[in-house]
Order: sequence, then structure tokens, then C-alpha cells
Amino acid sequence: MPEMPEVETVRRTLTPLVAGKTIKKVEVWYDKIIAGDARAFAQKLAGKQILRVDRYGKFLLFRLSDNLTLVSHLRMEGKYRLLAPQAAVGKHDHVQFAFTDGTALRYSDVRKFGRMQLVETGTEREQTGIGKLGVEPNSPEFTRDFLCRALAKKSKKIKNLLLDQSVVCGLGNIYCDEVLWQSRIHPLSQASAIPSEKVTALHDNINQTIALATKLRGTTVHTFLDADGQSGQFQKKLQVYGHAGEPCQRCGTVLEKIKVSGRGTTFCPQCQVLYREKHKQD
DNA sequence: GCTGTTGTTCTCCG
DNA sequence: GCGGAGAACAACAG
Repeated sequence: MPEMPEVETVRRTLTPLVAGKTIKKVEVWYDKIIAGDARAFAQKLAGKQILRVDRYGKFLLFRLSDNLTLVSHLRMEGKYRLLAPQAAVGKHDHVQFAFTDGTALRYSDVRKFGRMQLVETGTEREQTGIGKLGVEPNSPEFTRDFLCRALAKKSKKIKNLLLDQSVVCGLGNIYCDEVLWQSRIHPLSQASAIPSEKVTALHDNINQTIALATKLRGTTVHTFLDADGQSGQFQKKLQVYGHAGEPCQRCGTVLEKIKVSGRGTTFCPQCQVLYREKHKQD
């Protein structure tokens, strides 16, 4: 499921495949993928050129001519690939962008959770979920102090806070479990109760994990493939996600799996500390 | 046929 | 009004 490293990998692999190409025709086979009117969406896109592909959090932004931006979110299983426009339409293929050079970009999504929205460039913050996004890991804004302040005022569980894209954007269920294990913080810990030296560790681990996962082209757990059809490599580095019932690589205790706000959460009950009470700042 | 799976948005509750 | 928590969405594997 694409989190920030996966979306960034898609952006990088997609760019050389589509940048500079002009859209000839758009076909929408499943309307609900498109926010707003699907027919108008297809009509507006015809004749537009793709200038470049940007990313914000887990959103992809196709920058187009005539001041338009196509905002695309892959949600859980959205995928893009380049093929011949007349290629057989699969059950899970939902949108196709045929280009004037005889190639086509096709969007497929088993879950049909992904969304696309066409907006005027510059208005994407107001018109899409992008406006609600917080800071990105490894960005200048994502400082240790920022994370400290974000945690200090929240009574909610640390796992939920990390999944909240309005605080730090880009982390999903997999990397959440990984960074909490690395930082030896129990996922049910109250955010404001986590001591500052642990917040420092968490901050470092978020940055390092996202950077390494991006370098390894993301994590392929279920079906993630980039635009070149390649799988990621970070799944080999996962310490907890998908390893419930196996021994913790640090202490040997059997990893447990619980639900935190409806999300599967794997952790080590021995070496991940549960912080409950308000901890004194230093 | 029921359960588990997940990112975002929506809805409900205190 | 706000934070927090859970449901809804959707399809598939087991």
C-alpha cells in the first residue's frame, strides 16, 4: 500500500514515461475514481501536455499545460502503467490517458479507492486533501522541536498521531509500526507522555526509515509496483510489520498483533515501552 | 459467509 | 467547537 516512499517511487518512475507528452483522449471506465463530473474531466484533459509530476505527501500531482493540475491519490492499490492504448482492458483498469505519440497511461485499482481530481494549478490546497497535510519527513520544517510540540499537546495514542496526515504526512500503517519498534515506543503510548529523548529517537527514525525506504524503491507487501512494474525492496528490512508471532529481532520476545483504531498493529510487548503518564520536559 | 486488510473522509459522541 | 474514535468505502484472500 503506497505510503510516501512508494508514491515518491511512482513519481520518479512515471516522470520519464509521461513528461512532455500530450494527452489525446481520456477514457474513464469507472466514474467514481473521478471527483466531480467524469465526462467534463475527460474533455478538459484532451489536448493538454504533461509538464512534470510532483508529489505532496501521498498525493501525486500531474502538472499540465493551461494552468491545470491533475491530483491523484493511489490510496491502497492504485497503479499506473504505460501500454498501448488498444491493450485489453482489465477488470481493474479504470482510467486511460492516451497520448499523441501512440502510448497510453492506464490507471488500475483493485479496491477502487483511489481518487483523481482536476483543478486549477495553485488551488490544489483548497480543493483537495492536500490542504490538510502537515509537514513531510526529511523536510526543513520537520524538526525535532516540531515533533515535540506536536506530541506535547496531544492526548491521543502515538500510533494514531503518526497516522494523522495533518501532523506529519507520508507515514502509513507499515512505517508507523516500524518506527515505533525502532524507537522502542509502545503504539498505545499517550503522545504527550513520551519523554523528549524518545521523541528525538522517533524523529531520527522517521527520517531515516523514510529515506532508506525511498532509496529501496518502497515496500511491496501486497501488490505495490512502480510505474516500471518493479516491486520495492524495503519489505526485506521490515522488522515488525507482517512478523507477528515471530521473535523480536532485538529481544527474542514473540511479537504481538493488536488493533489500534481499527488498524492492524504489530509490536514487541517486551522492549516497546508503554508511556501513560505525563512526563516532565527537560 | 464471515473476517481481515488499509488511507482518507465522514459521522457520531462527550 | 473540538478532539478523538469508529464507520464507511471497496474487493479480494483465506
